[in-house]
Amino acid sequence: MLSYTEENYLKTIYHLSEGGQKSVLTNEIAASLLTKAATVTDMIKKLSQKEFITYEKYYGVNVTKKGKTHALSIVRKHRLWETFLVEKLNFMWDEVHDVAEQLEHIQSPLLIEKLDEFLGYPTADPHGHPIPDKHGKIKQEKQIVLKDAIIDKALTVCAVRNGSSSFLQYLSKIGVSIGVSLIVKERIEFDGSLEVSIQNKKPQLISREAAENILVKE
Amino acid sequence: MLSYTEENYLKTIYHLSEGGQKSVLTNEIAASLLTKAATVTDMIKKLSQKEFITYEKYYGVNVTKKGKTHALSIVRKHRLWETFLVEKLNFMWDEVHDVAEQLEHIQSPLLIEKLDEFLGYPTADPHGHPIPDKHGKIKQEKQIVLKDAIIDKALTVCAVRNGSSSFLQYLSKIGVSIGVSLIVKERIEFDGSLEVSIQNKKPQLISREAAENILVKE
DNA sequence: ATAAAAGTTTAGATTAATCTAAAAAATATT
DNA sequence: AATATTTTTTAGATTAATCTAAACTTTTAT
Repeated sequence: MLSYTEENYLKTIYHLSEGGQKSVLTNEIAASLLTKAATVTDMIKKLSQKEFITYEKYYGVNVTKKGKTHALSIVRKHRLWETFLVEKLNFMWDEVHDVAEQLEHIQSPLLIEKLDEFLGYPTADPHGHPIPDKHGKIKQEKQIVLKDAIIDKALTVCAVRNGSSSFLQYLSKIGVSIGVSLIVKERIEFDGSLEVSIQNKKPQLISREAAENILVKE
Repeated sequence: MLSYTEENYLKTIYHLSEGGQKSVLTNEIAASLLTKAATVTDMIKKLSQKEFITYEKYYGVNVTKKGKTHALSIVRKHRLWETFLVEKLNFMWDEVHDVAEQLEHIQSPLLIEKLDEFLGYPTADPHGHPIPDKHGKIKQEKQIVLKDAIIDKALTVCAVRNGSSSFLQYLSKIGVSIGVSLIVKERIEFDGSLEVSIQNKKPQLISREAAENILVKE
């Protein structure tokens, strides 16, 4: 059984290790959790002692099979709760993160089973992130970063990379949400911004920064 | 802001102080929380320092106005979550307590507002206990302990005093749940057990012990 | 009314999570 | 390659929550 704090460390390490296969460094974890490197060193000793991660002094951390399983169950809970908050309680998609951070630590397998059923076994949360099933399996569809999308091709928004309120509110303002159709009309060489038609309306400019945080499928 | 642990102490002290107007004693709190008197002493010093309770050495504890307000908000959360679990997620009424003990500590006034709305502003939880409104107001109907009920009078079950699984499962078995109609047909002097007709069916015996834990209204 | 019993508090430790400052190791620079 | 810089770890403290054992109050019983 992991404490609330240990779960937060494990989840953070798991997210930092996603994608890349390099070890996760002490300072990256400290930065993510807004804590100090010394604290992180203590915690990773504890987590490696419990075999959720492996740890080589000065070289960083890797998540074990056991650790990944546990991390995925936390991610599953987080995303199911976010879905509940938006679909059932009418939260805005930028209001759910902090509450889900708390709810993800509730210990009750039965609760999660029943919540999943109540929500109709969703496969993605309100930000388009995949929800692992109860065995930890993720149904991942091929996603393209909007920045790299081909010109004049019909696209559908399937996820956002950044869950910050300011970004999500900006997206809402320009009419971008999960499932919306986009067509990139032009790429501005100078600053990497894009002219994009949203739901077939007249094209508008989206900055490179924003386009790096929007994921689409064909 | 109270910690998870402080909230549990405050809630327990509040419940122990309900009904009686006597001070709550250290050992009662320790027994309720399955902890030691020395630990309780430390904690009540902290809570009285924060003015949620008043405390006179060796004579026990009383909940302040501020403490009552906070305790009621925890009780409100607990009972709203229990209602959610039973009404929306199809939990059995004997399965909800432990999960609600965790959920009651989630910090988000918006969440509770929205949950309350989603549930249709319920005034009682699945065990018949009143749910304080957002101002801490409790809609209390006059309740009678079944043991003391008048013979041959039509009654409706409105609450149970004891939330243990074993008791709730027993009640389910004999067909007693909130809202069910009862008529006490006879009181056995010897052991205080009652002959009760449940939903107008043929009377059956209910022990004094059980009858002390069932609340009814006329 | 005094002694015994029961209940409560204090003192001193322990564990988890955190911090700062100093030491050690790895990486980058000249 | 030697030195400087950055990163990480270790050492030593601190706070919250808990415990046991000893000391102190209050209550009960003789």
